[in-house]
Amino acid sequence: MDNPAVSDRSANAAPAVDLTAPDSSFLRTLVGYNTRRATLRIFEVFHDRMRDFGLNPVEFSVLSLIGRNAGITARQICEELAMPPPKLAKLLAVLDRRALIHREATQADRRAFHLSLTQDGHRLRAQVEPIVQQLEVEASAQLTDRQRDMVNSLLQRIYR
Amino acid sequence: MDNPAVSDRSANAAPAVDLTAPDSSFLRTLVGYNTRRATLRIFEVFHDRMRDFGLNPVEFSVLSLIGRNAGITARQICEELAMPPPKLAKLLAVLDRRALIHREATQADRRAFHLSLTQDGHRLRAQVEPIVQQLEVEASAQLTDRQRDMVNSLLQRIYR
DNA sequence: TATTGTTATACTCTATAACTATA
DNA sequence: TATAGTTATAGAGTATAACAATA
Repeated sequence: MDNPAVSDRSANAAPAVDLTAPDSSFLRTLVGYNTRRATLRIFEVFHDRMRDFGLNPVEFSVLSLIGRNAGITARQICEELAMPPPKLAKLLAVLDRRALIHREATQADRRAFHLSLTQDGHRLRAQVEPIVQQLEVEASAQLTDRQRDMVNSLLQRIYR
Repeated sequence: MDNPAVSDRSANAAPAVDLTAPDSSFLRTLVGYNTRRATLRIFEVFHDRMRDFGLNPVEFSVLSLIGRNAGITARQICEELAMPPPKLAKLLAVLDRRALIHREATQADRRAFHLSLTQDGHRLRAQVEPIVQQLEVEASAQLTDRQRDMVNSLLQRIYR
């Protein structure tokens, strides 16, 4: 009751136009609501900074994952990123058309292939990873490094 | 080097098929990656439990927000939920067609209208809010209540 | 001239099923 | 019979611009 906004509100019971912000406190108790809102905000910055590189968040993830796991297979990527195979197939086709990845037949299983980055792929990855790290820190500037670590490890408990 | 998995790996330098999980440690340092993965997981459960009620997460948010803020206008919802007006217009049309919301002309501004829930709307909201709360807790069962609160307040610093 | 809300349109993203080729 | 990967298709979600009505 000490909140001046609340006092003003009750002193002026029926304003013609409600200028007070609506109460979203219930929604804010929901983890899914907060993760969604935070994702939207971060991806907004991501799209802005990545425009020149033509990578969306998922493409970036796959590029980075292949770069750090040379020889990985499509199936491994799908499992690690919880991505349906058809979605990855299209995405790999895009990266392939841009000559960022290379597919090498496996001797053990002729259905599968090992994925790695081309020189262009490595160059692009080396260029964008620091930018993404930077943009992430900026987008979550209200968090200390420790708090960011905390959020990350807590969220990981939800999806695995 | 004490990790047995790592030792096995280096003792067997070129396995025909790589059974070890790929290294996604870099991606996991990115807040956007973790919020996205957590959202996907929670929404998966959401869709499953809400199937019978025919509400997606955004529709649920709007239903709940109107229910707790009778008389709210479309513009207020868009601002509070960072939602573009055309998206809300379509969504309100859906809720209207299901007779869950009611629009009342405002005397102050004949362009705008006050939104509230119908009896059916209130009934549905009373029914689904506890289910969503429950499903949220289940989906984040690896978190204590304090940790869930912590995640929520930390994430809110990102999007506002 | 700016604002509230709607309509129209196109585009991206995603999920599903059906397919091939191998195992 | 099951698995790796692809293709095809449709559906959901989202962004943009243009619009009408009112301020």
